[in-house]
Amino acid sequence: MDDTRLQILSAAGPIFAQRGFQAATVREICQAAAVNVAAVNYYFGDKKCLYLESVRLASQQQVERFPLPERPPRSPAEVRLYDFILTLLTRLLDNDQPWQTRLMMREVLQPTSACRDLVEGHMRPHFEILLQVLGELVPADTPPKQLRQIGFSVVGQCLHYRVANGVISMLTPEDERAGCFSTAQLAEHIWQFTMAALAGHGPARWKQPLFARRDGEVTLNHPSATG
Amino acid sequence: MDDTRLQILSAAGPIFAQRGFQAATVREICQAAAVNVAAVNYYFGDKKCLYLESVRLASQQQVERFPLPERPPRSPAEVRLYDFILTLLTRLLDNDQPWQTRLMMREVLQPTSACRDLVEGHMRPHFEILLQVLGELVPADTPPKQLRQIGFSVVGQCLHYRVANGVISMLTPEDERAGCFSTAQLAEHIWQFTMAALAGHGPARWKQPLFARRDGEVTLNHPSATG
DNA sequence: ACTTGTTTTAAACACATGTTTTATTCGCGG
DNA sequence: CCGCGAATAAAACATGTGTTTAAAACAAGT
Repeated sequence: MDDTRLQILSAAGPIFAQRGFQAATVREICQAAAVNVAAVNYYFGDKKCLYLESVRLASQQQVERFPLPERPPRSPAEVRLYDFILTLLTRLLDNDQPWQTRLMMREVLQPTSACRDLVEGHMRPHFEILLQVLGELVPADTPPKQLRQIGFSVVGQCLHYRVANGVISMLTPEDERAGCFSTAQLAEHIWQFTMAALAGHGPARWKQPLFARRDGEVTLNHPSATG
Repeated sequence: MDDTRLQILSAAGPIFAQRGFQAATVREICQAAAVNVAAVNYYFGDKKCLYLESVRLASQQQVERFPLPERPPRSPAEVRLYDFILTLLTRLLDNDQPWQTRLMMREVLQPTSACRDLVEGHMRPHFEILLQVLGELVPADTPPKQLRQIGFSVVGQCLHYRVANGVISMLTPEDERAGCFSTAQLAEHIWQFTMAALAGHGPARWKQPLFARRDGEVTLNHPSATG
């Protein structure tokens, strides 16, 4: 049957996500899938091939389940930025389907052969959308390199709540983390932080470095420090 | 001798950092340290104990090697924020001693029993310093919860360049990444981005949410969107 | 009912792992 | 030089791993 193939694939995802490729054992996967140990090699040929399929499936399922909301054309960039942040955070932090993101995060932190496809098919398209939105929120002459760094600042803020989830929990007093922050509230904060960074000082103001290094010592070079 | 003990410890760090606890093998460590396989159990009792020692050493060596620079008291918070960002980025990205950070990052992403000590002895003290600096850069009535989130935004931006190092490289055109960004330039960007976020709009302005959710649809609630 | 090709099963295989055991070597005070 | 305890070495051990094999069960066409 083709049924067992899907059963293996469904069981493999969460286990690979939690334990990692090395630590996850074929026997454990097969036991969770209630199939024989040899089924993995029969249907996928290899443990590695099963892993590649799992990563592919994770990326696919995640986008299906939490698509970027459709907006009427010419809707304000602010709104689209909020959409992006909220969607990314939802994908990262939704507790129902955590394994897809976990698996992808593993590839981010320690890329394997599955990473190239993941970047080209998933990360890059999404990042391009973000850059396009950000491009409408900064002066037209902002160099692409700086725009990309702003994009990394946005993504970095979002990913942190998944990457450092455990540490963040330990650093936050128990009474202040209801369910380890709510996704909407986090999106609100990151959106406001980013909008303020873009609007308060425009990147046009950022051109000359604010610090100068002399004799190994850093000296301040900024108007607000001279007052 | 006590020499072989140090030899094992020196060899174990990089291997644990690169391969992870599970995938790293005692035999590989001993081969790198040029000692017998039994030496690990003789000196450390256990593979796990050796791992705990390695994490401890990583945290210690990292702080020793890249200490937060001393500043005269009452030096401006802007400067101390820059110090913090640059020091953190240097620790994260310095190519000479990458394994200490790598090992600690593993504990962040997937905490083991070593994580609790790491947070209390390393992350929390550093985070408190950051919060104190940020506290001087925001209105006095900023709630601690929001201050913490700003802190996470700063740390998140920095960590991203280590966590997503591989993906960032793939997303950056080859001619624009000289050595995958320079640490000083990254610090400059993150500092400016953060300062702009804090100064442009003050967090005082952030109090009421800018989006309202009605019928599952998100509507904009922000002055700049009504124009 | 028989055959044929596919799927499933249990057992076995070959190898790598952490750990333990046992023997050997080394340093050194007597 | 001897003898003793610590340090090292080599081998063995028990277990767990991915994979293969060979037999059994199954489904379907004739």
